[in-house]
Amino acid sequence: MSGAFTIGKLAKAADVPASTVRYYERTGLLRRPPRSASNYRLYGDEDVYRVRFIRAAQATGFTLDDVAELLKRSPCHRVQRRIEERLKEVSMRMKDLRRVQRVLRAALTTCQEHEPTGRCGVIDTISASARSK
Amino acid sequence: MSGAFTIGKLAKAADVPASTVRYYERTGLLRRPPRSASNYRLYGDEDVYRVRFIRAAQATGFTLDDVAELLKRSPCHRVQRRIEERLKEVSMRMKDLRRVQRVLRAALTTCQEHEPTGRCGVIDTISASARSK
DNA sequence: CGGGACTCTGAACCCAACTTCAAGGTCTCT
DNA sequence: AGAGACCTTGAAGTTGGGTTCAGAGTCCCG
Repeated sequence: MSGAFTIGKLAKAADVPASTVRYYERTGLLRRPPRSASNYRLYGDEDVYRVRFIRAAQATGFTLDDVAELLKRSPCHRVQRRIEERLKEVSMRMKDLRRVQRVLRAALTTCQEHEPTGRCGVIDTISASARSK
Repeated sequence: MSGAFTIGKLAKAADVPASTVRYYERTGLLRRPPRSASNYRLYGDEDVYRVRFIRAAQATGFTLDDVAELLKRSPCHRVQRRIEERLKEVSMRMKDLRRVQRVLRAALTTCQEHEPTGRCGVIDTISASARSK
């Protein structure tokens, strides 16, 4: 794809709703594109890449504010710092999730053991996890 | 601790703001406690446990709606199903995070390699991750 | 030339889970 | 008795990342 296309095409190419594209423009994440004679926004390929980058960065856990900073093409060392921060957050979050997994598996076991008694022991298992956080 | 205490004490004991306790009451997660002569809420130990359970379950990724269902002491098999769902979500989320970790590490490497050139290659690395999701 | 699909705008709305506010009443300490 | 910390209420505000709406204009296909 090349040349100029309208918002719907961009939206489809980048796999986001058109409303989101307008939203990105409102918040300064996307440039205000040139307009056709009838005032339709006209985009080019680089806009597709940019929207895709935004989504990819988001999927990597950056907020839109972070993305804005990355897109400013900040000095490499600043970008690097942001990435390192994110890596730290990611490993913290993974640690959390492993803990959660432990708690849930324990709860499931309790649940199965108590099944014959009819009284679910899960609430106690999860409560108990509050302290051993 | 035992006997009746006011909302501030409950809040401190369960380590949440008092406003949150009121909020939980509003949304039916907490019973409406008896009141003192001056219309202060009066709580007991079981309320502390309940609030702690709510927080622990939340920390385990359940929404307040989920918590409400767990607290209804639903039949064990229903609770079990909820837990299994959460476990599935947790492992999906961990998978995501591992992918994110790979992308970020790659980005960091790119960043370091490009450092001498002054031109940050990170944006391309992250963009490239959009397709290999 | 008609009708369905597309686009435009600003403003309002959505979600969860809270927090804050205003304007008052109460309790405790000195 | 006065000050400061606590409690009460309903309503409104917050956050991030959008979506929806109403009313109007435009474009493409047969």
